[in-house]
Formats: sequence, structure tokens, C-alpha cells
Amino acid sequence: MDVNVIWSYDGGMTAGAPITGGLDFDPIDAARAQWVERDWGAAADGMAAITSLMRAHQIALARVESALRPLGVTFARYEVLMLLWFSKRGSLPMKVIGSRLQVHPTSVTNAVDRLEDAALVTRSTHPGDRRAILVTLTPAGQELAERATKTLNAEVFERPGLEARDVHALLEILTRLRRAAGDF
Amino acid sequence: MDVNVIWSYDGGMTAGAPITGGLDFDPIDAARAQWVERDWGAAADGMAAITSLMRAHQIALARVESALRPLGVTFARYEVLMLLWFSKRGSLPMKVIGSRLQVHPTSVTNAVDRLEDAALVTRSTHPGDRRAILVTLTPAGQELAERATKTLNAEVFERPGLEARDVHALLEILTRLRRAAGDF
DNA sequence: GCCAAATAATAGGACGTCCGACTAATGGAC
DNA sequence: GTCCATTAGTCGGACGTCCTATTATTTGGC
Repeated sequence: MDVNVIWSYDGGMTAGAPITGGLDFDPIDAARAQWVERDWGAAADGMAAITSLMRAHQIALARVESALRPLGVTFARYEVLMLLWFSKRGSLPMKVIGSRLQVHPTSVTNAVDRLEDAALVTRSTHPGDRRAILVTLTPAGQELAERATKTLNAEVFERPGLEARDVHALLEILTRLRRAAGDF
Repeated sequence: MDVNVIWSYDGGMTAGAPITGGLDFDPIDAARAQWVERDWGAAADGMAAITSLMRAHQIALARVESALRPLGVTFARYEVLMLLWFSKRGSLPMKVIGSRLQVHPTSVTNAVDRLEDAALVTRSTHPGDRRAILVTLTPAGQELAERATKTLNAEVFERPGLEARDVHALLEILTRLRRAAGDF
């Protein structure tokens, strides 16, 4: 038979597929139907939206990381480089980096460790507060930030996989979500 | 002075803030303005939308994990439990789990390892294909899936932090994004 | 029937994230 | 002036994700 026995185990599956695609139905929509069927209708849209958000993040991150991989940086480190590049002095305290990116202090330590190993940034003690560490962009760091931005713009940001109208609507909705969460 | 010196380093920061909130401007909107200013306008909305997506994911995941933590499961493991619960026989091959959740095979191995340690699922060899492993929900696993769903619905999915209109629009846009990415 | 190609799952490792605990420095109350 | 609460950053560990490589099994071409 042309259908692998595994795939027919739960009904509805008619063909094997690579892990990145090829299902003949939308698992999230199927889950949403289950929610309605079990009288969790009040939560169905929220469940589907949040689950979709998780998956959309995974898709977007994979694209971004794939574009950046040849340059030897990750998106987390790229964000730090951009923050420094856009700062007036090319340097920021660890704490400010964490606040702007909304990540845990240890995540900043992690990213800066690796950027420092790659000679893209340097660490120095803050002149006005000896507890604080100033992170400064090196020329190599700025050069990489520029190249990475050019790559990301061309390969991802200019073609995010949605029509312009959707991109704009998505941005507005997510901005409201972030504001409601206290992001700014 | 009442303003920590660190916070004034790049201008605009007027107060210290806990890491989860309190910035007096939106860093993503500021980045978008930089994109426009540097003549990357064609990529500005895409950049802002994708960056917002990353942050929105972080916010949503934190809420979900926070709700699940008292129950001793993570969202990744919860998704596996739900998939099994909704399946006709309460069991699925590893491969199918990975395809439905769109994650790497090793992620399924990881999640099932931990669920098995917690006696929420069992592993057995697939009767029709000795290469494959059938994962089966235990009574404790189903009981936990039910309790976790009740908790998640009440604490997160019924109040996702957006108005119903936005939740619905978000779901539609992300569904188009996932379809364009070949998800189903 | 036999053997090579494809497939299912796991092992080991890299990376980013968070958490709790810890050190060092700051600064306000007295 | 002294002391203690607060703050900045790091360390070790847990977890989820992906990648590459490997083992076992199945399947299809001949």
C-alpha cells in the first residue's frame, strides 16, 4: 500500500511528509474544533491565537537564524549589536540592554560573553557606577551589524511572508498586546 | 539626584524599571524609526512586525508557563499530552507527534522522555513497524491534561490580553502566515 | 531473494531563555 | 559616619529547540 501504516493511526493522515510541512489539515484548527466540541468555546479563539503565535514565532525565528547563520551571529546577539549601533556613544550598560530587549540579566551576560569572544564588543566598568558594566561596539561589530542588517532586510524583513496590509495589522495588534502586558 | 546615572546614558531614560516593564518608550517603535531614517523603509514594517512577534511570543509563553508551573508540566509537554488525549486510541507514534507539533524529532524524544519519567505516558514499540515507538497516555496523564487545560483556559486563553476582535484578526493573519510557510 | 536507499528514533552538543543564589558596590536612614 | 536594603552583574543549573551523526528497521529496485 502507498500509505505508511503509521500515518493512518489516527485517521485523516494520508501521506508522509517532511517535518517542515505537508500535513493535509491544520493541527491548530483541529485543536480549536476540539475546544468548541468540549464546551471550552470561550477559550477556543484564545487557545488558537496563542498556539498560532508560538508556531509563527518558530517560523520567523528559523528564517531569521537561517539568514544570519552565514554571518556567524544569532538573532539574540544581532539585537545587542543593533542596540549599541543606534546608541549615541556606541556603548550601553548591561542593564539598559536587558531593559530594552526585555530579557533576563543572565541572557544579556550570555550574549555579551559570546560577542566579546568574537571581538564584536568590549566590556569596561562604568565610570560613574562601579557595579555596572559598559558594553562598547568595536569597529568589527559595527561592520557586522551593517552587513547583517542588509542581509536580514533583503531576505526576511522585506518579504515577511504576508501582504503589506497584514504586516501592518499584525504590527498594530501585537503592539496593543505588548502595551497591555506592560512593555512600555 | 533621583535619576540613576546609568539610565541617562543614552538619553530619554528617566527612571529605573523592573525588567518586565516600565520603559517610557517602545524600543520596537524606536527601532522602526531608525529603519526609516536610514532608508530601509521597505523593510521597516517587516522588521517591526517580526520583532514584535518575537516579543509577543515571549510574553505569551511566560504566561502559559507560569500557569502550568504549579502543575509540574511545561507547555511543550502539555501539547504532547493534548495530542494524545485527542487521538482516538490515546496513543500516537513519535513521528506523528513531531509532524503535528512541527518540531524536530529530537524535541519529541526530549518531551516524551520527561513525560515518561513522570509516568504520564508510556512507550511501546509500534506493532506494525518495529522502527517506530508508540506513545500512550496513562490515566494520570489524561487527568493532568484535563486539569492543565482547565487552568490554562481560565488563566490565559479566556483572557489573552486582547479584545475579541483583535484575537480573531490575529488568528486569521497568523493562519495565513503559517499557510504561506507551508505548515498545512 | 538481496542489497541499497529511505525512514524512525536516539545520542551528544550548541544555543538562548529563565530561575535561584551569590558577590560587589551604591545610597539612603539614622 | 555607619549600616542595611537595593541594585548590577555573574555563576550554575534546568529546559526546549535545533543540528549532525548513528543504529535499527523497512522498503523498493533488480
